[in-house]
Amino acid sequence: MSQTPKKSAEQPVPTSTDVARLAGVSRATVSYVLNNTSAVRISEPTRRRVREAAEELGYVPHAAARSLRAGHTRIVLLPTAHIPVGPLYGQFFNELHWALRNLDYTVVQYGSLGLSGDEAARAWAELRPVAVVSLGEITLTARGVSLLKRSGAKAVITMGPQRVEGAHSLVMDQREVGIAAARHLMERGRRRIGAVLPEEPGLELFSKPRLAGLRKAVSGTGARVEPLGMRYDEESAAALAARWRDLDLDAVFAYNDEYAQLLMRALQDAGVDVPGETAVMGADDLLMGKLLRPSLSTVHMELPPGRFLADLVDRLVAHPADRAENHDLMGAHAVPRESS
Amino acid sequence: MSQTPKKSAEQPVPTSTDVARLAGVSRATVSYVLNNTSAVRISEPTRRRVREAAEELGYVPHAAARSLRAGHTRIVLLPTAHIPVGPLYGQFFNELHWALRNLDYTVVQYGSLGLSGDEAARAWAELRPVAVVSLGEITLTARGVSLLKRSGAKAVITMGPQRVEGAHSLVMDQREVGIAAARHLMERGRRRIGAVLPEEPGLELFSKPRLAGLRKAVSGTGARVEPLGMRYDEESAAALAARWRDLDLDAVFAYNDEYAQLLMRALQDAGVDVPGETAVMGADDLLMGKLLRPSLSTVHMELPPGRFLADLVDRLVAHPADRAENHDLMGAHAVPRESS
DNA sequence: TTGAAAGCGTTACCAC
DNA sequence: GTGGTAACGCTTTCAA
Repeated sequence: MSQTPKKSAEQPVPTSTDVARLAGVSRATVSYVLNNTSAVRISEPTRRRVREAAEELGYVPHAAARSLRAGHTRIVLLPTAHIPVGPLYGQFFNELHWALRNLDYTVVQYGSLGLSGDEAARAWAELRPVAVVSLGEITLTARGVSLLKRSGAKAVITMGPQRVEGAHSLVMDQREVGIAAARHLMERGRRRIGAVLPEEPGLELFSKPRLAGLRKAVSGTGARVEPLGMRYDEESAAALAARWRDLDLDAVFAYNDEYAQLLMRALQDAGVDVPGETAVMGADDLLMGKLLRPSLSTVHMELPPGRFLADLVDRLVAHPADRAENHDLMGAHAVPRESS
Repeated sequence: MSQTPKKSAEQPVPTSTDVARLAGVSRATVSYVLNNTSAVRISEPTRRRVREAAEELGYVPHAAARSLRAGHTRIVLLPTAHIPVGPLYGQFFNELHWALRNLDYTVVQYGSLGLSGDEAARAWAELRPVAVVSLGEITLTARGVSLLKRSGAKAVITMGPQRVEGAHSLVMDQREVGIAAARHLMERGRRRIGAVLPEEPGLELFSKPRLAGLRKAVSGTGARVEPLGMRYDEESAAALAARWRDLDLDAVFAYNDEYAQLLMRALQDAGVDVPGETAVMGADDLLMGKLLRPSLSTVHMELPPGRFLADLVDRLVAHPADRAENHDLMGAHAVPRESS
């Protein structure tokens, strides 16, 4: 067997030097032309030669080299342990992504699996992002924020259940969801409230505060809250429904509308009357909930428009705040429908 | 008013030079210690001094500088006009993201709004990704692929309705979905099939081939297909349902399960019997569909596990293929339930 | 109008 | 064992 000859000769990536050589000018001139530097006048014939050479070679500037020289990037880092699957967050993410792109930022979604807190912050800092928008799946500490800022981040924004020192925190307390749900159910006279906790990993950051909210709202009222594990599949829902009567509950808050729909169906199939025997309540106010019979009571939660967040990033990048501000931005309110 | 004094003195980001100075060693030594370079023996006291200095300064290596020096990145670029909102793709994205992270790649989601084809490819190439996985929202051309490869991409993978020359194409022909739906409906004796087309922008890449599949399957059978615009909201669905009898249809393929659910409810509310008068069929096989009454017939579509795609990327990066392979990887089959 | 050269932060080769 | 030095690709100041 003959050796395979080096196929594509591992052709090197064309650089501005190559363009300069082909166009018969210096690298500086190439840079001027390609960046339309206004401070310098270059003759039209030269411009054309440079552009043609770049085109011919398929030259594309090297972002890393550029930002190394510039001393800063336009990277906005969005850490995501996982993209929350719900349509609510999906939409929010899309909006934010789009809005940042429109402001000419490069959005980097950095999956930080397994990394916790400060480790993650270190990993992010390597990219020298000009801003970090953490959606609360990773718990950022004051140390982490400080590390990021020292490595050049002008804006560190957190959206999560608690403020983080040094960061611009948008406090979105998921407990409010639980509180709104519990209040609504109690107003309807329910006193024995089940709380569905998803058994899928990664949802605790939402489910636990929601449970805490329930507990807080019922404390001292004599009502009680009963945590109930459930997976998002029919078997798990059916198993829970099968032992429903033993649980002796007259209401259930099902974490979100999707779990609520699943459980409500399982309850109905098991002969439990909704809402007569048990009230069911979801959260997130998905369109779906209106379509069910009985229609699903839920908790509506206002997320800021992605556009708002993108503008905030842009403002902070332009004028890094002396002191981080904090906003509480979650209004959660019950949306009563037929299931409760 | 007095001028605000320079607050934080714009403290510069610490570099390996700073670490070296503080530890009293050379930059080379710092690099050796921090990267655990095995080819070189460094005394334990020196190592400790270096590490402590790095810790104290909050030093974090600069990824851009590193990759500039290394001549390559570990960036896998995922172009996304928008993240498709459906849970199907959401899950796929998450899996892929996670799997790539596990293989030590940096995942960059690059939103390419407005940019079309080659422009987008150019923008992506600036980041010098080692691989690009395009999910078919942006139409990549042979030129674009070539540009990416010339700028160092070892793997260019497309998942979409058609092969792309030079790229490793996973052909996922959405027409199969329409074909499976039409066949199923015709087997059930339906001949006058409505086809819901979402009016939301950005879904054409899926909806049009699905429609084309319907048309292909009915051609020559005497059955007919009627395109119907609809938005994903109750008003739009109600409006469509209100003129349903005028349309004289005995079946409808509703683009996906979410639109199907919405339309089915509207039809029921308008007094149209499902499936007696009109059969309803969705696509994507969401859990939701099983919970509805009548349960929703759908088209199940196999997406490759994110893990599979990540491994493919890794393999191609290690051994760039001489010739791009193409796979057809979509099996779509009808899942009959009560609504048809 | 164009070119030479310095410097961004890193790593790897080669002396000491 | 450790340290100097060159090089990665780019922009920009300064000089011609």
